[in-house]
Amino acid sequence: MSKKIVTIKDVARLAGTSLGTVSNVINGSKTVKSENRERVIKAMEELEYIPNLTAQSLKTNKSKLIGLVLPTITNPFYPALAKGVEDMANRMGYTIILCNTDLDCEKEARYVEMLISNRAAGVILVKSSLPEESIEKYSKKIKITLIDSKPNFQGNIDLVETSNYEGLFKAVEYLGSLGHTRVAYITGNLRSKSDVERLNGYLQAVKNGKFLYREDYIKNGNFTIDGGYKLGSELLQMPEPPTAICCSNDLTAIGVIQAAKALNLRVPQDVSVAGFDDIDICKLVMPALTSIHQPKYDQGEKAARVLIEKINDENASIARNYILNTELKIRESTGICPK
Amino acid sequence: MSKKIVTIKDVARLAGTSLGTVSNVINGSKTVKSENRERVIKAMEELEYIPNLTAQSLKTNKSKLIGLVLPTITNPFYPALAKGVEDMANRMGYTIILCNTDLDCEKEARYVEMLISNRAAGVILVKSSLPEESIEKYSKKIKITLIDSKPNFQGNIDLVETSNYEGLFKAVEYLGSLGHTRVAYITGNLRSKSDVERLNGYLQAVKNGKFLYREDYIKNGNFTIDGGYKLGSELLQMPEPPTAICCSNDLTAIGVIQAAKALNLRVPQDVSVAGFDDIDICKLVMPALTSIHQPKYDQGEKAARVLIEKINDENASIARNYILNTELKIRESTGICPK
DNA sequence: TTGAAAGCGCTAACAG
DNA sequence: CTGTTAGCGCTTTCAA
Repeated sequence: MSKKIVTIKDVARLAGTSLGTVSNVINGSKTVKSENRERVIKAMEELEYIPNLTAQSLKTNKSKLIGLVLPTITNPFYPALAKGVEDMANRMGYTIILCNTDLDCEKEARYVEMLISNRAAGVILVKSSLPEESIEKYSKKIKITLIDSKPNFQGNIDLVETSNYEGLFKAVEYLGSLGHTRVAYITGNLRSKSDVERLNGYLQAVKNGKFLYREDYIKNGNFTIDGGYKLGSELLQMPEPPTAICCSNDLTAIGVIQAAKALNLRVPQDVSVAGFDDIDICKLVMPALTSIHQPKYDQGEKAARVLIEKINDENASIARNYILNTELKIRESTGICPK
Repeated sequence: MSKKIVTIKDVARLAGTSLGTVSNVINGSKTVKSENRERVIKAMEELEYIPNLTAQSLKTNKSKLIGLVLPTITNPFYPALAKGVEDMANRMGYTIILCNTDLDCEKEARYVEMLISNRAAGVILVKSSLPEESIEKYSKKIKITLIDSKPNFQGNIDLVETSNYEGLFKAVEYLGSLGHTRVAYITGNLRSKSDVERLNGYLQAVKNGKFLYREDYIKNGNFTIDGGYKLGSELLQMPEPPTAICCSNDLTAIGVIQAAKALNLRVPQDVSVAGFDDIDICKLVMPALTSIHQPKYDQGEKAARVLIEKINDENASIARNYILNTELKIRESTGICPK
């Protein structure tokens, strides 16, 4: 199959120089006499030389690979994030290894170890389900940046997140401004920091304002359409149903809208529904979904930049938190409170 | 930062054996006395040894990395495909490097060279925009599997595709069975084989059956919602507009539906619309979109399996074509021909 | 069954 | 400014 592999040695021979000189040309390091540089470059082209990063990496113990570990790329939230990571990494000379954990903790651990094995320079963990100790442990072997961590995560690790609390707070306030007082909330996965903060944003807004606070207006969902459908049905069939339902993500909200339709309720005339994330689908469903926009692409870009800067800066040690802003996108699924 | 790196040497020292023995334990090769095996394993655990695949790869000139090169992961068609690739690769012991080309031919070339540089074992090119010669050239250095190639691609390279021709043929026939005779078609990108075949399927069906064939019922789109909106508007405002519009993908179809709405036409009462791909969004838009289902996940799985089998089988040389079936999913956007 | 040793392709001293 | 050389961590002969 693959024919003779061209190495730096072949290039040196053809160019009539030593290995060292070729290496220097490749790395741009040292000053090489321009005449020699030319000849080396010519030789490389002639031989179609492709450097062996594997050898380079073995020697330098560095690489230009970074891992991106996320729950599953088929969740419509992640492609934009992944693209942000990839674009920034690419711009900074890095390539990404994509790993779907399916929220399986052991699979995630295996992936991180594989990344260490491959001497990846760093890894971005999105909604990691690894125990805190594991993350600490791995961080000794590979640079880590987290996107959305666990509630109360204390590790000394860079973290990129969004203003989840404010996002939900603003959404509830907006519903209040439309006259709603009975606003329900469906959570997603309270083992993630972002979801806890969304819930806190809801609670704070409801308790602060002139809303009716009822425990049974809060349901525990699972970030899926089916979950939204089921819990939406329950909420809407209560004796005193809410007039507005906030959801922890857009898929849940879509499920709620479907439930409302199934119950012959109109959105937003009979009930208002709001989502979170602002995935592309929001604009395409009917009615178009009011949602709290998360800068998914930006998050990916930011995480990649933070990680690579850490990789390049040997003596950076203190970890930082970066919080990106959310923004309420008002569309057709929310309206004036009925009656 | 990263503390002392544990190598096979450290393990050997602790276990009181030689390097070779440790290596043999790791690879499961040779027969190692079980007593020594135990001690090596114990030492590896104690030291938290993580193998250096970089060194392994340098030595063996093999790796467990495969590249996945696709237009852009943010196109809703690709995440499912990528997941299929990843799952199968993972099952077979491989990891994937994700590369978005943004349909930029040079970027694609750079990525493929990077993959060769990293000694990836193989690469899956999805809708490659590389010239045929380049693909041939690269295939000397790295195993390649194509998903959806160029029209008339002749290279001796494994190819995974779907029955695009039959897909569109069946869709048009179905519209015929609903009484439609004026069926339009909007293409996507005729530089890809799949798109050409879809068009051919349309042409054949129209010319075969009792349809009205008109050149101006065929528009050249670009696989986007905006493109669909624009061309849909044009078609629907013709003096003799079509009563049904087939689209080369779902996004285009969604654009057409939006155009119909903007013109106060009802779908499907006034005009039927069908898409291609059957992305998740189809079920969520209103009306739910009739579409030709492509087995995206299966395509990814298949391509990964074919590639890895080629990697493992040294003397496999003849290339094969694998064609996966499409299936018409009838939903709400198509109906009886008006009047 | 094991140990010793060569070397994969490259970088980074170091001496010239 | 250039050539020589010693490894990076691992696999894989080859002897023992």
